Amino acid sequence: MKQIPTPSIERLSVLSSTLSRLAAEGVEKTSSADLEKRTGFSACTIRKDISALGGAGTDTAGYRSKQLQAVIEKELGLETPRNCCIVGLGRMGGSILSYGGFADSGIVIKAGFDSSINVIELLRSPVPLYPAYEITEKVRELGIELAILTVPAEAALKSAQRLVDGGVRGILNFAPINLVLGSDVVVRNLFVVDELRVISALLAGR
Amino acid sequence: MKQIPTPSIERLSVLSSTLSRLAAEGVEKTSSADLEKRTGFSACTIRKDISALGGAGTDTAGYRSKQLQAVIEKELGLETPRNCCIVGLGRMGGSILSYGGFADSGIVIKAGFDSSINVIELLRSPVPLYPAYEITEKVRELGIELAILTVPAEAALKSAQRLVDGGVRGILNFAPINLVLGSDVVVRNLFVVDELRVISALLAGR
DNA sequence: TAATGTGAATCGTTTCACAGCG
DNA sequence: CGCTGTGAAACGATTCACATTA
Repeated sequence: MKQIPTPSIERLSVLSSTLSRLAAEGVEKTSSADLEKRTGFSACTIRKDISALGGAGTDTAGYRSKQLQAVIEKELGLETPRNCCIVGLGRMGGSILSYGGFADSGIVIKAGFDSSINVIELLRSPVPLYPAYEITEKVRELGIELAILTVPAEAALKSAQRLVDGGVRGILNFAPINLVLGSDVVVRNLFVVDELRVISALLAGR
Repeated sequence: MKQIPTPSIERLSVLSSTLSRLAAEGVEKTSSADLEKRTGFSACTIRKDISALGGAGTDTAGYRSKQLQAVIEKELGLETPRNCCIVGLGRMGGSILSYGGFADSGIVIKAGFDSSINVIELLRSPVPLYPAYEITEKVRELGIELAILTVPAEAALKSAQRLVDGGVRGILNFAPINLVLGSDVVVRNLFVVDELRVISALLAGR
């Protein structure tokens, strides 16, 4: 398989979500120009991204939303669902746990973990919850490949290590600390404060 | 002022947070190699970023953490605090509202907004809460420049418009929809599901 | 010696411009 | 004719390699 560059993958992922919404609204056809308006990516870049997937099935009057979405998901390997867990069930973790937006996303939340037995027993959850010391075991048992880390900074590295030991290969990290793990683990950081500071700096630079 | 490229700003923002943590731990000196270990950015890129700030004060035995942090914050315009608000006080918004990590960040949470009067009256909050229809007015009154959007997708565009009308110039958007606003407004999207899908795609491409 | 700072080269992405095709 | 797909050009960022400095 040809390697798709990361920025392209990021855009295609957004495009796929956009197309999914379009399809839900009954919009059957779209074009690179239309998608530019909706996503902010330039039409040119969009065409490049799509064509890089290797002849994305299209006709000459634009793209058919549903079909294009299918092609993107196939090429990005998003067709096969991946199991995911949430580590750290404070307010942030809890809010993601009860979030309804995972339907049809290819991401399946399978379990939650927290170091507090209290939390595990009291929290209402659509999926089973386990104590943190069982992370490695349960992750392996349930075939979980992805994790969302919403623990305090001090606990992040240890939790991450347990996850990786259990076979997790991708982590979405909210804890404000850069996880230094093996290069075979994909980590993406969502630091809310840092993001705000980036916006602030962008504003300062006009 | 020389324009600092966006990727560089993103890294510098992370570096600044890292340095702040180092300073708190009492580590007074560091180096590009040390920062590489801590952040994952290459030492070379780190030096380039720092030197691009225009002769960042250093001596030949590395950087002094505190001083380097000060230089970065100054150059990124992070010294003057910016006022921020949170729109949408569901679980996600609420968790950010009660998050303690904004201290010394240069980001000051000034207000919260929600369309439900119930939420506004019942939620315990360290800052005043207002109904959504007062967004434009209050934002202007309080001199708020930044906003965190944690409303449902349907409400996102309307909320964003109200914010911009009140003078907000930067938005951190959690609602899974691409906000198309004027080009003078900086928008950064944090789509949790999309991020997981990106990780999934990166894993699929080995 | 051990570190930064920086021109030069490399690498990768985005944009341009147009051929091709229904 | 409108829109995609794509080679080529332009741009921007990262890495390299080394001069420099205490």
